[in-house]
Amino acid sequence: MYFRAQNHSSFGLFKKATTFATCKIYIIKMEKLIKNISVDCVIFGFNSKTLQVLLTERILKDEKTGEILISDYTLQGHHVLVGENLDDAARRVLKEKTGLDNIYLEQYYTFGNVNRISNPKDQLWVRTRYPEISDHVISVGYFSLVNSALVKPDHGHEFTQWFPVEELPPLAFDHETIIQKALEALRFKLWREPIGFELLPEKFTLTQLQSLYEAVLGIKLDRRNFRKKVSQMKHIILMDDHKKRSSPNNPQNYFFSREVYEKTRKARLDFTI
Amino acid sequence: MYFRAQNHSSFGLFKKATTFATCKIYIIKMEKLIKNISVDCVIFGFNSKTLQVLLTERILKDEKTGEILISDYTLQGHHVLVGENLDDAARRVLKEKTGLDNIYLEQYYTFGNVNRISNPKDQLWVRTRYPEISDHVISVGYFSLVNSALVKPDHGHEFTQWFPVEELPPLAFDHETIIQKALEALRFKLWREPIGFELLPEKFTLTQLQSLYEAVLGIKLDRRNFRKKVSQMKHIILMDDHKKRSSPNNPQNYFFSREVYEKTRKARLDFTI
DNA sequence: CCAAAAGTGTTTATCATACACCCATGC
DNA sequence: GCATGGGTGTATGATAAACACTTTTGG
Repeated sequence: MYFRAQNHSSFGLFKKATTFATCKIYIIKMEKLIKNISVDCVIFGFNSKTLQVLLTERILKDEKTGEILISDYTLQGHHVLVGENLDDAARRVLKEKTGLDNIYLEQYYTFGNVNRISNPKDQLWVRTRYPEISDHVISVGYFSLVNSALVKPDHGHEFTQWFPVEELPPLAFDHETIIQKALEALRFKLWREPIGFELLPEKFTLTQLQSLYEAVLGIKLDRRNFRKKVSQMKHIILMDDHKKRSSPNNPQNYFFSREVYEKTRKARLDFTI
Repeated sequence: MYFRAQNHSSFGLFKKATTFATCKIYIIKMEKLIKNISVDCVIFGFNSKTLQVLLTERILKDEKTGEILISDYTLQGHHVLVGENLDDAARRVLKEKTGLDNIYLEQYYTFGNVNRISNPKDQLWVRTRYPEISDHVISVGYFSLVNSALVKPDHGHEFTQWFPVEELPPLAFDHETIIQKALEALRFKLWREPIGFELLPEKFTLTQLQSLYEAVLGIKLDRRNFRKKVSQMKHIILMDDHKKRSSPNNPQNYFFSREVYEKTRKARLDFTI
């Protein structure tokens, strides 16, 4: 159902190209991209309080007057390259925008309405920056979960930052829809599968874990019940940190074992008819 | 999360075209299709015993010798038309292949590997029948659930029939993968949401309903426990058929009310950490 | 008369839910 | 010394799981 975003791309040309100067990369991309298919990555992070999304500023000024024509934000996305697998395109975007390999990445929906880039601002942007792009672009949505401490928001040339999912700035194209749908997909999955760990450091405390579930699922949980539940899950394992005793500044650390999870998961037949 | 496949397409040109002669439709399609984007519909049906998929035969003979070069099956699919929304393309395919409007349809995954049509047989087929098609076709997968009694398998010109999902014939392209993934998506969803009714007639018996869950989810259920569970679900409603008494040949009919479901669904916080 | 399907209740075990107090630390 | 966050147990109610016999009908 999901895969790790490792950069073992089958697209040799691009890999080689990255060893050249930056302008060279740019030219290669422009020549080789598929005009009507793109990927958009909704990159989720968690700052111990709220769920966040990584967004990049989009600014367009009038060349003569300097008037600001567009000022909003976009997701991390790019057109698929000729000869590139869809998943590799998503991995490539992630690697470029966050510098990270091997992070949780999952395709969740494809956006293919005819009018998704027909807004006047978006038309202006596309015609100015990407004149060779098709009018009808299909975009394949991926969401990825990262430990946001690992992402330096200023990685690229563009101005990129985290926004709480509850307080999104104005967004380009249909990116608001894309984010909402990603959020639904993330929530739906988090109810059934242990993917929350992807948003946390390897070592985490139960308080962190509980906050994560509360923030992402939008629910309130009782601390004792949560901890009781965790203690039954064999795949959430107490680290032996050789600490004497837990205290507010010295809480106990846990880690998640997917191997144990796969082996011990129960099949309780609790379904909705 | 899903939508009904009604044919309120925003693609005026095609709608008008269907009123012309068949050859005309063909020409319009060939001229106006997007060469690298298609939709594939995995149409599931249920015959009171097994879950089935609707497949169409693909045959290619050598023009001179008559030798059979290809003989296998494909899903119902087609390229997206210029100016057509993705969802409308899926609805169009469904309408063409089953004659049905207003059936359950859900997009579940997009298949974009470079090599998905690179098998020699598939290359031969594509070059013979659709020479103008791109080498790298992205296909958006939809699954739909129909009451299979409503589908006359010979609807189109092609030879189309139902196959049990456990006994699939040889399949074209990556259609086996596409079906497996559709099955996963269907199962995953059936655990959490009441979509099984879409595979049954409006009136159904509890035995039919239970068989459906057993067949699709691949589990065995206790009849008494199942019926107890159903009796707690207010959205599964006994029909007042004015029958005296239920018996083996005269079982009681039920129907499903989505309205009641939406109003009475419980939010039990039962999640996996 | 018998095979095949419809219908029905009780007990047990598991799990979600609700709820309150003590402790260690940094400020 | 106090505010903050970490840690802990018990009682109740809901529901999943296990389990067997009777009835009706068509062949």
